[in-house]
Amino acid sequence: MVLRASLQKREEKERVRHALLRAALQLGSEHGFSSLGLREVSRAAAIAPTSFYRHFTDMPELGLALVHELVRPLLQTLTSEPVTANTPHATLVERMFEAVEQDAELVRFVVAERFGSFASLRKALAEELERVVLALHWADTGADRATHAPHLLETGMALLLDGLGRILDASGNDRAVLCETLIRAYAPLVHHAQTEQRRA
Amino acid sequence: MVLRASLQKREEKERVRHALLRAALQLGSEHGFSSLGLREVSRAAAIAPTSFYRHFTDMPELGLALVHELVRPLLQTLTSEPVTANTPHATLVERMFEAVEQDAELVRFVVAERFGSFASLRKALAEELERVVLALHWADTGADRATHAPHLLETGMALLLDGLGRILDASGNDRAVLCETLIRAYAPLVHHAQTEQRRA
DNA sequence: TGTACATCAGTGAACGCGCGTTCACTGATGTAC
DNA sequence: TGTACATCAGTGAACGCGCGTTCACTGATGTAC
Repeated sequence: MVLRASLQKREEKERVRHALLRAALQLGSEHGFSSLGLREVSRAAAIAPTSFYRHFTDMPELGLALVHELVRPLLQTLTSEPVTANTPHATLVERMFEAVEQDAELVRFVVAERFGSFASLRKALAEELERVVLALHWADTGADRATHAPHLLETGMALLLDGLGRILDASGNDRAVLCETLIRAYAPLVHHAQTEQRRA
Repeated sequence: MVLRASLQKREEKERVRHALLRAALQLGSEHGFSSLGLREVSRAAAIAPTSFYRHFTDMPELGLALVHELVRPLLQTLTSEPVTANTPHATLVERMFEAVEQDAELVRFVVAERFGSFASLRKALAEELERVVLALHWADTGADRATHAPHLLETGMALLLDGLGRILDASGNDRAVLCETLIRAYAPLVHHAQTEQRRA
């Protein structure tokens, strides 16, 4: 006997699962993902603590789901449409800063947990960020997919994430200033990249 | 009546305080500072939980003490002796990587909590790192102490911390590779700085 | 169509445990005179 | 020198609380025939 949940059932489960993820994100942005408890998150998602186990075995597993189901889509939007040809990285920076406006909690999660306390989360986030760097590399150069991304792009990503961390603690006008500052910090990198390409 | 503890007494108290700080650092590097408990740290420092209050009012206060009493001295060693004139930043990077060898737990604390969950810790660490950047700027240019540090140096610091975060999860040979990679990532920055200075 | 059964998200009670904090106390060591 | 008192780091017992986890259960909804 093969039983399958109806679409309605599956959607309802998905809704609760999503509520748990968002609750963890919100609470985590306040006092850190590693200090979150299963009961605390369940309470915020308006389900009984015991219902948590219908979705995740424990909080670390929920953390990985956050990376794969929320962080990955966010990062994919950065490279989904080709960036403007003449100022590709400035555009990238601006997009990321827009992401802060739209979903600061998610961005804080990425920035905080990248060097946070859970090794599994650090690894998962590093992989997702590496995807972005590789996608940018292919877009820039049309390089073969087996090619390693150049250090320059990884440097750019490090700068970007650092900038995001800074603006999360800033507000209003300061954010715009930090955005411009970051784009200017990119300048030597872009210049260097062009020089290298001219040589090749 | 003015009572003062003897030197011996004060040294003993300082010894226990230091044990608490080191215990927090060790445990925090395993599963995150924000998840640390007063009892857990006291246990690791071999004192009764109630004795904790003789040294700190709570864990956040201990965190600030970590920044001021352990992180600050570490960072000061980076700029205490003038860096080699011709390759100042490569030397800086190498020094920081040596710090990882000597006290990885302390470096992880800096890297993790810089964008971690405690706003007070983020602020305190940002201030300490800004000190380093300013000190480097003065050393480089002999600039007036009122001068703001250039974005280029802040960019360099962002790269450095990102690199440190990466090598903390690497081991052995990978570390040396990452160190070289980072020094190469510095190249465009240094080149850009020289160009700017030539202009001025 | 009706009936018997399977699935499965959500639940409330209950458990043992470690937590942060309070309290009154000890004992070593300092000061006053 | 002796005596009375102050200071203060460290302590063990006790508290109430929230935690993660287990368990047996409910009720809605699916499948089989």
